[in-house]
Amino acid sequence: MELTSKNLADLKDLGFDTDLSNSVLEQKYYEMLATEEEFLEWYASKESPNYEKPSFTIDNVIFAYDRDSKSLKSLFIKRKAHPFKDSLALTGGFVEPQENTDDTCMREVFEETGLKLTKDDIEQLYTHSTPNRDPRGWVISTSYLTFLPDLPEIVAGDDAKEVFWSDVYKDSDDNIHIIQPDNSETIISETDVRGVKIAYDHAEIIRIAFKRIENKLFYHPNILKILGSYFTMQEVGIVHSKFTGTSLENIDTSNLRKTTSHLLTENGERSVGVGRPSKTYQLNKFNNQ
Amino acid sequence: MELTSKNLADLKDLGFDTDLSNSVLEQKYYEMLATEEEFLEWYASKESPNYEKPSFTIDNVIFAYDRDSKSLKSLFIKRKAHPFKDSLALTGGFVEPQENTDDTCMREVFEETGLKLTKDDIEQLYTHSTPNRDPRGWVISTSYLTFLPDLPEIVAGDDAKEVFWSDVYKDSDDNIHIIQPDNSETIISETDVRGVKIAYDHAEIIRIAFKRIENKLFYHPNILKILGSYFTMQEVGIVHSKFTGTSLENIDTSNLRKTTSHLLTENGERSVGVGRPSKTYQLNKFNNQ
DNA sequence: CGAATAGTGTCTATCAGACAATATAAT
DNA sequence: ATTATATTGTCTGATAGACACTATTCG
Repeated sequence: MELTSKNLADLKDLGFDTDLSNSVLEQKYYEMLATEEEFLEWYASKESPNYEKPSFTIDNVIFAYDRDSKSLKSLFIKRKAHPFKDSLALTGGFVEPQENTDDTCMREVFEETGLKLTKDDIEQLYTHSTPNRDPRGWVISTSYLTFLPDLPEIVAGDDAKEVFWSDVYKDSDDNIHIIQPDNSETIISETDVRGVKIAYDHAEIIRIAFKRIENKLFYHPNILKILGSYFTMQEVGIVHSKFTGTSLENIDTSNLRKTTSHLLTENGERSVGVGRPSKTYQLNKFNNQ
Repeated sequence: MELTSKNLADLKDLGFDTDLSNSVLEQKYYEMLATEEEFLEWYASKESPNYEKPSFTIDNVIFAYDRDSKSLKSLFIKRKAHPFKDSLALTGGFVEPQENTDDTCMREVFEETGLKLTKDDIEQLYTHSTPNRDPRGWVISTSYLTFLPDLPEIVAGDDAKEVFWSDVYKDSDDNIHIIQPDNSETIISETDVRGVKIAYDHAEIIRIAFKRIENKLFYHPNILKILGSYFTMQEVGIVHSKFTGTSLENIDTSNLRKTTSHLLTENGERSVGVGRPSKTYQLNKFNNQ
């Protein structure tokens, strides 16, 4: 657009030398004298300089509980294509325009498992931006924790990946174990990763996930969502043991009841087999974050 | 490249119909039969499809402590250009390629204040990706908490913004107050923002920042870094009062000493004026995150 | 010495952890 | 009845919070 002499005078009042190039003066006019609507219209119309931008993805640490085997499960893929061919990886995907990362997380879970989640079932974990974390280029990723209230069957994905539930737990030496359906194992320690390789920085993400969940066990134990709407105190203990590395025998259910009672509400009982039936509980609502 | 007949046979073994287009077969060859090095070389050579990508920035909630006025300070800019002309905003900037967000955060602090920080002085807060959080387009931002051990003078920035320290605190009704040097005020409550307008979603970021710091006061009180290497128990109390909304008179220094002693180490004493001199403390090292 | 400020000590109610006792159900 | 499992109760040591007391410095 052509600046009027009044525009130029106004710009001079603001301290801009009218010797400046036309494009600079035009920018200043729209930034500082025009209305916000006019500015945005002008901004959209000009071709924007092409700064390099990152690809943006989410990585999802999905937890579920298998009542039959009393085990904690996490969803993994085995990569069948480069990069990181034959490595274990977390599920995830690209964030699309007009979508926030929460939406991306829930969409990806739906695509893998067919489950429609709410924001209460997911939790942002961390944003990973180490250069070269993806050998293909600049990719920044926000990781998520997802708590599924069941152990769903997985909807078959495309042929470049194989999706499956793996057993996961922390042992008493703070090593995180991941055991795939074929019994091959990965062990993540403080310093290294042994066994089946893990793609990208996903071992680090898993480590952060375990730490975060452990920190929130007595505070905002969203992890208990994996136990569904009716769970027993024993099951709470099992989940605790998976994240603290304490063996189940060393967890005193009597004390656990005292320390978690303010987070739970009794809602029935369930006969577990031999012995006195368990009371069941549900997780209280609390403000997330 | 031209696939050899051996390549085609190998692809057929993997279950790919050799009727597929040449480009698909080439991709499958590099993804699944070539080495990872060959794959990456091929990947870099082909022109990548131009998915839309977001701009990626960091927003920085910078805290400092002013010993003279015993007040908590936070760094703000007043925007002099659209969008959000005349609104208050957090400092921040674009993440550059070959830089992780921690580096961006520290670089931006250096540019504003001349201070070179370490990773111990900063903490990732949250990643904000609501569509249209920036009216100019798709911008995702990771927010940071930064704890400055002094109240530095601000290095003059460019003319589109004015940078200054503002008083900040939470009151007993959980409203966050931001008081600019000209005494104009912004009040962020659970439900709305009153007073001087705040740009983008920065009010939300500030709210999350206060909540996070309050949650970590008795656990990982990185916020105490703003008190430097020698601080008194009174000063710990002042910082607590700013984030909990408890008035200073209602904080029992005797009890505060008990509840924070495991986080601090005594390192000297300081005469504060009339009265018995204060012991001074420093913050213990602990594993971040 | 008195006022101001800061540190130390004491009492109590609460609670986490260890462990013992009781309740319920299957065989 | 015996065994397995779960819940309830008791004892104790630790500690957060309320409050009183002692210590140090200034004028």
